[in-house]
This record gives sequence, C-alpha cells and structure tokens, in this order.
Amino acid sequence: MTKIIEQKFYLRDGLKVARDLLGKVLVREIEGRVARFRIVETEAYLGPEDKGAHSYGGKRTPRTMPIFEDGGITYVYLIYGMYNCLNIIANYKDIPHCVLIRAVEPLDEEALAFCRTYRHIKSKKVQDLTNGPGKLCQALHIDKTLNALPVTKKGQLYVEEGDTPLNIVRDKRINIDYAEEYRDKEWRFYIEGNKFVSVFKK
DNA sequence: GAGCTGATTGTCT
DNA sequence: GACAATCAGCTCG
Repeated sequence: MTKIIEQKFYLRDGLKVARDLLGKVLVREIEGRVARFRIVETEAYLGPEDKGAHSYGGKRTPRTMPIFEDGGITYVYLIYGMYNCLNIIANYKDIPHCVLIRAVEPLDEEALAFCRTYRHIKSKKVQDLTNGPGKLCQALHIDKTLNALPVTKKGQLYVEEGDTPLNIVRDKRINIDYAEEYRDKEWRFYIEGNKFVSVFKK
C-alpha cells in the first residue's frame, strides 16, 4: 500500500514543492476506477511578486481564492476558453504559491485505458495523451468540479509517494511572455529524458 | 521539426 | 471589451 503524501510536504516554498513533486504519483479515481500517473513536469508560480502568477499583487478574486489557502489543495482554472489546468497549492495560508502540473506519465495499462476513455486523439504517440497541462486535464477528466479539494487524502484526486528522479532539468516557464522580468525565471522543472515532457530545453 | 493561426469562454477592468 | 499558465491542424520543407 502506497503512502499518500501529507500536508506538511506542501507547506513549504513553492519552488521546492514544484521540484519535489517530480516523480510523485498523481492518483485519479472515478466511480471506483483508479489510475496512476507519474508527475514529470511542473512550474512554480510565486505570487504576489511574480508577474506571471494569477496571484500577482496579492490580488484575490473569486477565481484565485484557493491559491491563498494552506497548501495541499487543488486549483483548477479554465484557460483560452477551452482547456483546464491543474495546480496544487503550496505554502501557508496568505502566501500565494502554487505549482502547475504540466505533464504526467501513465504508470500502467489501466492508466492508459483511463486516458483513452476521456481523451480521443488521432496521434499514435502515447505521450500526446498527457504531455501538456490542457491535455492531461482532458485525459484525467479534470475540470472545475475538482477545484479547491485536498490532495492529501483518498478521494477523487490525490498524490502518493513515488520515486526520486535521477536528473532534474530546470528551465524557463512556458507561454508567459507578458510577465516582464519574471518571464525568464527558471521556475519550470522536468525529469530529464522523459518523453511525456511538453517542451524540452533548447 | 518548426512556425503560424483559429478556436472559444470565464474572468476581470 | 480584452485577453488568457493551450492545443490541433495546417504549411513548408
């Protein structure tokens, strides 16, 4: 029986949580069906100073409220009018740190079958199922009904212990050209050589 | 493989 | 009314 990661893991700096989530196992349960995925790519968003973060300036709106809670809960939002993105909140209440889950790797045949239930693709490459934040939310059937829920206990979505990746690559974040000096911060992490990573370092 | 573009809607000003 | 932490499909080569 694998251990669920407890809340204290998340009550730390968002950068550390982003890096340490690599190799951990994201578990998705729907109607008794269980699928496991290895987290292979993440990005840290460190409001209130980070101009790339939804929580920049400490701005609280109905949408961003989960970011200001204690770490260990989800933050799911709609982007570009059609895709959902999954984040896990880090740090303590009122310190708006969060970690965007950008890519995961299906860990077994059941996880692959699970993906194909919710995401139908023309591509024959398995990595196209989950190699991006919008894609993995489709494949794992994640939407706003899973917003602001704890990932620290068994339920629809939670995180278990995993492996320790051999090598971690650190790079700039993706698609935040508007973030001025924060655009070039190397706050993206991924597992070196993993084919499910969305964008590889140049 | 790289580069461009349209799709589509919740959210905030 | 503007825009977004994206993706699929297209062109070129």
